[in-house]
Amino acid sequence: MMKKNNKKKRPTLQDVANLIGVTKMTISRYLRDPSKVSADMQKKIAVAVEELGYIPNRAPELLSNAKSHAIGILVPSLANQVFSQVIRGIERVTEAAGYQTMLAHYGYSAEREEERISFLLSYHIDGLILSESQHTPRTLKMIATADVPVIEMMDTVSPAIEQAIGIDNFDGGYQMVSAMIEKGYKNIVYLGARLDIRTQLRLQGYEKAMQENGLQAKSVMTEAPSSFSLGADLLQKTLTKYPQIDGIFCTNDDLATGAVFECQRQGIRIPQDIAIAGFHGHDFGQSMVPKLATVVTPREKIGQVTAEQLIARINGDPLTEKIIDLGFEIYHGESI
Amino acid sequence: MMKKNNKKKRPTLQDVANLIGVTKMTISRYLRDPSKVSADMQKKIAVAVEELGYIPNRAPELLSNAKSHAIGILVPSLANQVFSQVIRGIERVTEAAGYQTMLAHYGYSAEREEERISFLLSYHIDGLILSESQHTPRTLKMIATADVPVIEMMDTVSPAIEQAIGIDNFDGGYQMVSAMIEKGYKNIVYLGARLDIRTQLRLQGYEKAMQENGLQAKSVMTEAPSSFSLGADLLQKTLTKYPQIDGIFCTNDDLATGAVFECQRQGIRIPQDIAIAGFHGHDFGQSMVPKLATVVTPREKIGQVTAEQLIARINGDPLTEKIIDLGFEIYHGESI
DNA sequence: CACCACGATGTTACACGTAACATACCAGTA
DNA sequence: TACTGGTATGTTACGTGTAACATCGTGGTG
Repeated sequence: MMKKNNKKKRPTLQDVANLIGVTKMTISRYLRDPSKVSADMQKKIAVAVEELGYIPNRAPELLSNAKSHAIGILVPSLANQVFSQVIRGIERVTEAAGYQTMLAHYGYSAEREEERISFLLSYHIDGLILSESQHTPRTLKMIATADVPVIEMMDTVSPAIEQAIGIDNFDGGYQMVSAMIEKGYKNIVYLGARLDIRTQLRLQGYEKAMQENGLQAKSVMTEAPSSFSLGADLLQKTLTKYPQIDGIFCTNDDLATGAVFECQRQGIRIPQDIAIAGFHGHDFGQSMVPKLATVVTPREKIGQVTAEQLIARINGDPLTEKIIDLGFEIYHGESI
Repeated sequence: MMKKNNKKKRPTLQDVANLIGVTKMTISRYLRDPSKVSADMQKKIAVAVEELGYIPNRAPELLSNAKSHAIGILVPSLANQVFSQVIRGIERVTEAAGYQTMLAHYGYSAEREEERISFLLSYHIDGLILSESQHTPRTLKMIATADVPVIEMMDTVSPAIEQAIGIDNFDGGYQMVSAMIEKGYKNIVYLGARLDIRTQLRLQGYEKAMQENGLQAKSVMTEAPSSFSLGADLLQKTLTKYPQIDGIFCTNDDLATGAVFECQRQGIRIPQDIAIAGFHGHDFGQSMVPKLATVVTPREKIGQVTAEQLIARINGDPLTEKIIDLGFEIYHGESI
């Protein structure tokens, strides 16, 4: 008989209940809080659950509009170390608070972001953490009707739907380039990739610092995603286009590191011939020789504060701080 | 009246239907395949859906044992580049096939893995991709009762629940160390971190190569998670413990790169004084000076093949190849 | 001994999209 | 005209855990 779809149904609460001779309500109580049933019953149920290999089923409780104790996290890319650190910060908090996380990424595309948000919301998550500040109209509409707290993390400059937590990317670029200029570098080029909003803000900060000092802003940019080898490529391009530069400011540590490697390969001394600075303060930049100058950002802290705020708002606390700026540090290292 | 939980309910299919004056079944049809309703109706529904900001609700279809068109991916760590590349390979396939992915990580802990698997299964995913080969008894029981295809990726050596796709980590270690020995290095030390199963298999491969050549195996290991700075630390420890080494084989590129940096800081020449090799073939190792010798693994391919196999099995295809070995390449670079 | 309080378990109703079947209507054809 | 086939929409029943309320029994107290 049974063709290939002989899917034996999963055991339900009723199956567990039948095995013991009680109602499923008793099993439900046990699973949510074992102390709600008698000691005898606890043992019996534990055995039955184990024996049947009962797997919880979220569907029914999602139907009733109860809280799901799950939150959604949407990051643009998993390949970017920045986000894995932010996620660690988030999960340290959510885990302690008994929340599950549903993680998704969208490759910097607003359309895919929309699709992912729809997917996450369709599971009745209690809150949503985004990392971008540009969304499609439908995304905004869905977020509004979902009536779920939303926080955008990473940047505090661009306008937020409800609440933004992160750093001032514009000022980060400005401060780092100002520090380079103060050290005497004049011919500084900006290297950018993956032209997302944060990259653009850092570029603007760079431009402001150059202008203030009467220096000419120059940039070499691509829409390709960042990588170490891309940093090397971009340095080559830069040297061709602007042979007499004395410094480069990269939108992130990956590009900067790749540029450093390429200098080493070409026998260009850092920082004597060219100064190089990055953004974020990743482990590899600090291990490298020379240590990479960088804008050190509090990635894990951003995640932590974001999760704390989100859970507070899920619990009904009012939204008090629309923007939380967690600051950054300029690290000079050995490369500028 | 309404206290803080004035949650206005989300619009349901019924709400959309009421707005137009049809039954929700018509809306349901439209959402699954617009061509199933008349052209007139399509326009009206599109407007109504947009106006209400309708968000799909997965709960009811999860209740009926229909396929969810979602698969779960469980990786030990997001910080590890390896897995973000594997995930990219998976999603290229799942996206094309119309499957959504639910991503989770568990920090190399079997208990957290169990918890995450329970979470994923509770959403009625159609298939499950794991990356580890050691599981708790309850994990195995749940997988069995869930009756969902499972694939373990990354390693082909350790025993699989149903199907394993990846590379032979033992042989990877063996081949790389053999290559180093062939080049004349004799005093090779193994550097390991995060002692998961793959790290251990590579160690065993290393040991076999050393033994076969009458050389003594030595290792410096820690349970701490891999990082660039840890590579530097371990190199220092190694030099203290074994001053006259002429080569090190690291369990991954991160450690190897950190070790290279530390050598540069100490003025140790690579490979003249010490040869260094890693594992995986990451971008940064290939950009670095010197280019890092490494075991190049087909991460994206592993993800791709895994997803293809999983979807085939979800569609009822029989499991034919219990183990799929996708091979690796020994890359000599400039560091050995 | 009667009654209360409380702990333990049972009963009922509900959430919402979809498969399967039913109906209504229309054009086309013998 | 009667009948066929097909399209568009409606009707019904279903899946499963939980909140809210109901019931039962027991030990303690006046």
